[in-house]
Amino acid sequence: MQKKQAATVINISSIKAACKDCSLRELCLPLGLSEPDLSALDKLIKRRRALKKGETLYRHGDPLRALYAIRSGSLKTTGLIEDGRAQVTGFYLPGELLGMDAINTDQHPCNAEALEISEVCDIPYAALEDLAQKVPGLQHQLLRIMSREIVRDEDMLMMLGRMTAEERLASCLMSFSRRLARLGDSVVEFKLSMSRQDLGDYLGLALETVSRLLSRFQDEGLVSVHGRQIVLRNITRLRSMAAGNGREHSAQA
Amino acid sequence: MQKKQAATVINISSIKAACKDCSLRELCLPLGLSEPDLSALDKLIKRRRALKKGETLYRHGDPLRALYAIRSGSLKTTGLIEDGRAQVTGFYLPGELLGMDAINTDQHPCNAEALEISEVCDIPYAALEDLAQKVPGLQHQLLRIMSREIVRDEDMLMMLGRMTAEERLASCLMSFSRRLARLGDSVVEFKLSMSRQDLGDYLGLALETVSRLLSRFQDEGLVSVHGRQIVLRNITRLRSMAAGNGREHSAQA
DNA sequence: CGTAGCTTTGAGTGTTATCAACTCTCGTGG
DNA sequence: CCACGAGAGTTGATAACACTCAAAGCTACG
Repeated sequence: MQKKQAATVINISSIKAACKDCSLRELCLPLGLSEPDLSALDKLIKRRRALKKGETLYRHGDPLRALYAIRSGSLKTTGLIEDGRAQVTGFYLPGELLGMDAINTDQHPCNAEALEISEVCDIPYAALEDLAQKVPGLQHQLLRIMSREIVRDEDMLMMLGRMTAEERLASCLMSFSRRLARLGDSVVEFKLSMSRQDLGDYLGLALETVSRLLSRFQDEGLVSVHGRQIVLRNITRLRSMAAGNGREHSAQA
Repeated sequence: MQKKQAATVINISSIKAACKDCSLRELCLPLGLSEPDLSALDKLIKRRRALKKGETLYRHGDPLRALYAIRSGSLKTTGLIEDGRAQVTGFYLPGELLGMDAINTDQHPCNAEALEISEVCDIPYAALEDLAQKVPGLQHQLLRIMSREIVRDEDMLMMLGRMTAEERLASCLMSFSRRLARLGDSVVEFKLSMSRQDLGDYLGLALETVSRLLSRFQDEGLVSVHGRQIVLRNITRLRSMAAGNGREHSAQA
């Protein structure tokens, strides 16, 4: 992408943007930190790591070294059952934090894989905990982010346990819309970075069901679908479905 | 239950057992704390609260005042969808901590209800965060417990998203067995404190399905069921089913 | 000991999975 | 530039697992 000059052959993994200059500052760990605290945090974030599509950030069983803040791109975390069944436990977008489930046992209990070219900031965990001990704002923010992860998982439990397939998909689309909006992107049009298989593994559905539902949503005027490009056409009704009103059958008045 | 004497009319909610005398110390927040840190923690735990069966500890929307450590009994947390569908997001046993999902927004996102007569310790959250700021061991333990909650939710996601009904039930029974074992109770025989409806709402199944599965497990010699009294008869096979080997159909070799 | 709630069991249905074939897209190399 | 191939996505037919509705049996508590 960039013009290459002789002197620019540098290791991309050593590139480092300061948190204070990062556009995601207000979504990420630094939220609420004062200037000096921020640069203390900055000092321990070792590097920015670039990931190719399909590359893994960590695998099940890897020791916890760091938490990861997403700068760009997107990742999925996946849990596996012996016979090959997979459950995607989360999709992660820029500004979101990854790896907190490893704190409990100091081992990652799932795999994390980039869905597209992505960049993550490496936040060494031991150092983070030490700093959080000294900086009240950081401890607070870390606890809040972990709590948010619990809430997100619980929302997902509701989805998987008690929602129909169409409610799940609507819920998922609205979730992307909401989270992209925080990044300043369009709320109504976006490109999915994951396959139908990944969506199915996230929603607890077969990939064919996801595909069929997207087609049906399109027929009903709820969305436009061109491969992974999505346009939300009837957000009101999608929101209603996502809230659990998907059982009154789409009597599109 | 107790003989009542004139002088014993005391407010049960003011009874307070010190953490250091608590049999659950090694399972709970105090794990790893030194003597002085322990008594600091003790000081902020205001009271022990008694709950009757069906009584709620907090409701969706209530402001976060405290986290709750279970001393005895059991509770469930429930999320609701508009039309009455319920998802039980967790069952909580003695030594376990409740309410961490409220830290994110300072409001409880679900209801917590006692499944039987129970006692909980009230841990005021603001004070806990302050103390964790001063006591590294406490911060560490709090982060670990929150991480464990994330892991537990993720395990549940796998269960709801990718396991069959029988795998889910086996998984649930093994989970109770494991957690009761930590309390020193029998690993093989226990009494469920929740109804079939609650189990169904937890497992993402209809209550009739839970009932039928328990009957079938009994027919197959996996368990003995007398109402809510459960005896695990073939833990090996139950464990195997819980791990996801429930699809090779019980060819009881 | 009666009643209300919980549990079991049965019959029939439906949503979603599975299996299968076909199409589309996109990147690669001839 | 176009042909090719592989992976991704769509669509159809069929089947299974779990749900719903229904009724009877059980338990426990007042």
